[in-house]
Amino acid sequence: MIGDLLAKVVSAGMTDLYGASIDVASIQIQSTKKEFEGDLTVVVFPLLKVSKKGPADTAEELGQFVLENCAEVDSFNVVKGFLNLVISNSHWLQALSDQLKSNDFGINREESGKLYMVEYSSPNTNKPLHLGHLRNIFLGDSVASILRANGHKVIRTQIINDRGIHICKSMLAWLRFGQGETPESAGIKGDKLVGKYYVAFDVAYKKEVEQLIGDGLDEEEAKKEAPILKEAQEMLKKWEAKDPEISSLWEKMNGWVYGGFNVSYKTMGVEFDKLYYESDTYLLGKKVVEEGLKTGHYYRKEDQSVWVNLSDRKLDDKLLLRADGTSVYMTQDIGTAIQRYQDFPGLSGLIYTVGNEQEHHFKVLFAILEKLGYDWAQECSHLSYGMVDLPTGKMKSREGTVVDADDLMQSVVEDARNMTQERGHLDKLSEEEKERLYATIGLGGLKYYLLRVDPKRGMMFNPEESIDLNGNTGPFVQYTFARIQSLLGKADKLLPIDTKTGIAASEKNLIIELLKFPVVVGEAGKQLNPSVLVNYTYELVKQFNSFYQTVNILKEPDEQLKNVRLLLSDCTANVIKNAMELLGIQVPDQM
RNA sequence: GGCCCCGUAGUUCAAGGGAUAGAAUAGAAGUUUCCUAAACUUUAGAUCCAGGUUCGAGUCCUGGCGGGGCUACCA
Repeated sequence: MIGDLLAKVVSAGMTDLYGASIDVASIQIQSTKKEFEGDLTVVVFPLLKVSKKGPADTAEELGQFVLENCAEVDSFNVVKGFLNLVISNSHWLQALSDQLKSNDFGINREESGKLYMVEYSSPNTNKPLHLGHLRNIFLGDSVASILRANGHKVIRTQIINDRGIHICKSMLAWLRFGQGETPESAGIKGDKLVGKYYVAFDVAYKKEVEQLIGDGLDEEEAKKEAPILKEAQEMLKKWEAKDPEISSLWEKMNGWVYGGFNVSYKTMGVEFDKLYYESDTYLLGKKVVEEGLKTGHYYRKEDQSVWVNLSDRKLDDKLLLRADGTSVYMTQDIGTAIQRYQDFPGLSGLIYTVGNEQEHHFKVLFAILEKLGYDWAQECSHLSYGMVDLPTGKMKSREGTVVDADDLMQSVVEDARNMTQERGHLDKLSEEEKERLYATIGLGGLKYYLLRVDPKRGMMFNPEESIDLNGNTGPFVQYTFARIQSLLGKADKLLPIDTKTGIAASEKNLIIELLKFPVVVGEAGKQLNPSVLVNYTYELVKQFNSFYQTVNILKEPDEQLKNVRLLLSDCTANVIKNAMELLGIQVPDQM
C-alpha cells in the first residue's frame, strides 16, 4: 500500500532532516480532504517536537524530502500543519490494474489458522421472531461473514432456549384451551401458533391474579399463588423428571416452532452450521454446578438453592440452582460454553451476539467460567448491540407493539414490488425472476437499514415509513450495481490497462476509494462491526454515481480512457458485490 | 441508591485527538434529444450546559442537566 510506503519515507526523512528516529506506525497519514489539492496527507503536528521547527517549515522540508525520495509522489503543498501529497496517476493506474486480477479483491483467502464460533439469533421457543431478532440475526450473520473474509474459519451457531418455564406456559395453555389445534388445522406457522398460546397463558394468569387480589391477597402474593402459574411450575418439574406425556407434548410443540423458524430463516437467507439446545446442555451445566459445590467453588443456602460467590470480581452472588433444584439461564449457559469447547477444541474465540441488556449476565458468565479454571473464558466475548426502538418507544409485547419479523419482511418485499413495478425496467424477466428481485430489494433494504447503525448504539425503526428506498439505503447501492451491469453488457471486452492513460481527478479518486476496501474489511473484522462496511460502501457508491453522471463511458472517443472507465466500473461493481455479500445482501443484475 | 451506556441539523445516522463537524431525509431551486432519473447538481440548517487537559476536543477528564439499560429463585 502506498500509505505504508509513504510512512517509511517520512520516517526516513525525519531521520535525515532532524536526526530523529520515528516509529513508522506512529506517522499519521490520511486521505486528503476534498477541498484541498492532493491525494494523501501527512499530519505534521506530532512531528514538531522532534523537528523543533514550526509546522509550516517542517512540512515544507519534509515535503521536499518526500518529493525527492519517493517516485510515486508528483508534487506537494502545505496548508497549515498539513502536508498534502499528490501521487502520480500512473501509480494509481498500476494499482487499479493489479487489483483487477482478483475477483475477490478485499477478501482474504489466506488461512489465519483461527476458528471462531459466532452465536446469534438464539430465540426462545415460546414466541415468534421479531424486529429485535432481525437486528441480532443480521448482525451475527454479517460478523461471521466478515470474520471469514479476514481469513478465519467460522462456525455459525445458536443456542435454542427450548426448555424452562416459558415453554411450559405455552404447553399448559394449549392443553387447556387448544382443543387439539395444530399449525395445519389453524393454517398458521408453528411458531405463531405456540406464541398464541403463550399469550393465552398470560391472559388467563392475569385473570387469576386479579381474582386473587379481589379475594384479599396483596399483589405480590397473588402473582405467586395463581393456580395456573403453579401448574406451569409443576409441569417444569415433571419435564425435568422426563415425564413421558409432558416430553412428547414438548417435542410436538417445539417441532412446530422449529418448522416456523426455519421458514423465517430461509426468507432471511441465513443458515447455521451447528445448533445447541438448552435441553441438552442444561444437564451438563447442572453437573458442573454439582462438581463446583464439591470443590468449594459454590455454596448451598439453607433453602437448598445453590450460589456462586463473585465478590473477588466485585460482582454480586449469582444463583445457579433454584431451591427446588431446577436450573436457571446461567446454569445452561455454563454447560453450553463448556460443551462448545469440548466439541471444538481448536476454538480461538466464542462470540455471543446478544442485546446490551445482558451485558451484566455475560460479565458474570465469563467470570464464573474463569473461576472454574477454563482459560478459554478470556476468549469469550459478548457482541453487545443496542435495542431497536419504535417512534412510540420500546417494543412491548404486553402492549402489542412488537413488530413481527415475518410480517415486516413480507411488507418490505411488498413495498419493493410496488416501487419496482412503478419504475418498470423488468421487461425481460420471468415472473419467477421478478419475485426474486422483489425479495432481493426488499430484504436488502431491510438488512442494510439494520446494519447501517453502529451495533453498540441503540437505533430507531419507523415501521410506518417502512424502508426508504432513496438515499443511504440498500436499494440505492443495488441500483448502482445493476446500472454497472447494464453498462458492461453493452461494452466490448476489457483490455489491460495502459498506465500512461491520462486520467482526471474523478477517475483517480474512485481508484483511491476502491483501494480502501481491504482495509475496511479488516477494520470491520477487528471491530466486529458491519456498519463500517455499510458506510464505506455508501461512500463508494455515491462517488461512483457522481462519476457516472459526469463523464461519458461508452461514448468516450479515447479508447484507452474508455477502457479505464469501464474497468473502474467493473471494479466498483465487484467491490459493491463483495461488500454487500459480507452484509448478507444480494445484488441484482437489473432493477 | 449503586454500576454501565448514550446526548451532533426538524428527523434518522457519520466523524481512528487533527483542516471550514459529514451524509441522508424533510424544505427550496435546477438537470433527460445522452451509458437505467431508484440518479445527479445547487441551497439552507447541528456538537445538552459549565469548567479542565492539549499546538489542536464532538471525541479525553471533572461536575451538572436530560434519556436508556442492569442491579430477579425471568429469559
